Amino acid sequence: MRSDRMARLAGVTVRTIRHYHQIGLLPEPPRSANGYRDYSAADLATLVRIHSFAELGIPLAEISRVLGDPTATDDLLTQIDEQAEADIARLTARRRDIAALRQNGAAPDLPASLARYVSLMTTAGSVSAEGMQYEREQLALLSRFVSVDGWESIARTLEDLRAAGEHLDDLSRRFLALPEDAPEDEWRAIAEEMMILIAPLASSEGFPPLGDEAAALLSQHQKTFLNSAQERVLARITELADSQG
Amino acid sequence: MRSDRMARLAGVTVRTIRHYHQIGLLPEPPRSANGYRDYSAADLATLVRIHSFAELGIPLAEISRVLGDPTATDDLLTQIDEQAEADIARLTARRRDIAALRQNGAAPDLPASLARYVSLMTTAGSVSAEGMQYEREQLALLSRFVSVDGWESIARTLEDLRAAGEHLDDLSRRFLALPEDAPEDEWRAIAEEMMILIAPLASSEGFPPLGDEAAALLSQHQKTFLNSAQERVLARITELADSQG
DNA sequence: TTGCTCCTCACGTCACGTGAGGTGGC
DNA sequence: TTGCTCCTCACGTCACGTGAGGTGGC
Repeated sequence: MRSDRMARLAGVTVRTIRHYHQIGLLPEPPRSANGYRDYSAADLATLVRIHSFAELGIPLAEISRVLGDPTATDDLLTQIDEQAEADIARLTARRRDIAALRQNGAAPDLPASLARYVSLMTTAGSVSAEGMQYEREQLALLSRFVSVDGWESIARTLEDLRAAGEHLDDLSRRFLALPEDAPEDEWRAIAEEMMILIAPLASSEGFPPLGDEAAALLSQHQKTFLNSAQERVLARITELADSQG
Repeated sequence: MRSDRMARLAGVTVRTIRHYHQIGLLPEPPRSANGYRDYSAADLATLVRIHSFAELGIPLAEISRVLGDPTATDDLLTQIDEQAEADIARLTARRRDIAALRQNGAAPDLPASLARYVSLMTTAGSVSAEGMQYEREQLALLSRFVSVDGWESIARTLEDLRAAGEHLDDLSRRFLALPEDAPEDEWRAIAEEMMILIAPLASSEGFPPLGDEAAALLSQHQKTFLNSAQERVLARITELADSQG
């Protein structure tokens, strides 16, 4: 019989058959006068057996070996089963992550395990594109430096502050929108209002301390995004914190 | 910072970073005097975000687009979720098949859905290597031509015959071991004993009829494996069946 | 003469892993 | 001088899919 009938009967494509010829898995059959391959029923049987092995996930490179002794597949099957188990676990976690991201309306550029906290830590309302980019990158860095427990305690504190009527988002927006040439009394006011919010955070037991490496990187990152007025705000906060410390 | 620190902080390999450079996903950072790449904290943040996207299964080719707008991933996530669901189903079926094969001690060159029947349809006891190969290939062909229901009814009939004390395996072994030059009374005897077993099978309602194509292929396959004495047995059975039909 | 089927290269897939071979800093 | 770290090619992975370009049978 010719290629396409053989392929149809075995449930594979013609290209698959030729691939098996190329790698020496299925022997080349004789050719008829016009050069077409002429397969026998035994060839079909071999192809069907190869296909069964392949469907189970046995690598083609192993199949030539086990065609002769199909019972010698125990180790292979164990390995494939373990791999399948691991893949299923990974894919299941992925589906869980996607569901968590959707439920929290979070974007997938942060680990889904933190999806619950992202909206709490993002400034609500109109923020410039650069401001949003800045917050995203800060959160991305924090996601590598702060444990899930740490996020939990930060989020709790922020929720408490919001419940206490603090105007967090308003303050953030004012900070992010602070122009380079803002007058001194404007940026000073922002620094002091921020300090009032940060003080209880910094003294809280649950607040996660950052390692030196993380702190340095976050600070370096801030400097690339913030203008001189915003940097002065942060410097002023450090000053105030040191004098209170 | 240099490549390996960046890789460590982001949880990827150095090669991964360079791959992202190659495909233009992560911009090349400036080089320090010795030619080493010198990354900023912003680069790290971008890499972390890329890694989060990639972990979710978003193709690298799409990530450059969604880095700017991470919320525009809904269609992608839907697609990935569906793919994950399908993959999980496939892998789960694979694990089920492996378990079924093991429980029935069946070899994986036949579909696992038929694992229960294979031992019933294989000749027990000592059979030559060629005989076993022949049976394997016949079963492989049958697996494509007979539905699961068909296998079920064949298996039931064979079980009934065995329960009735028929010496199926003994007869099969004698047939498979029949030498080319077997005397007439020997192969005639085998043909008649087989006919006694086949008669009720052929008349049974549940016995699956093979299409012309399937029957022709199975018969062609038999001829490539059987010697002249064995072929005479089959021819004699056809004769007897026709005269009874 | 026109489709249709078969054929043989040979590149593309996807996200990197893995050497090969070379160079700068302690 | 000897490791160690960084660098740039460039091939390999896995099982085919997908054209490109050509030929024989109705």
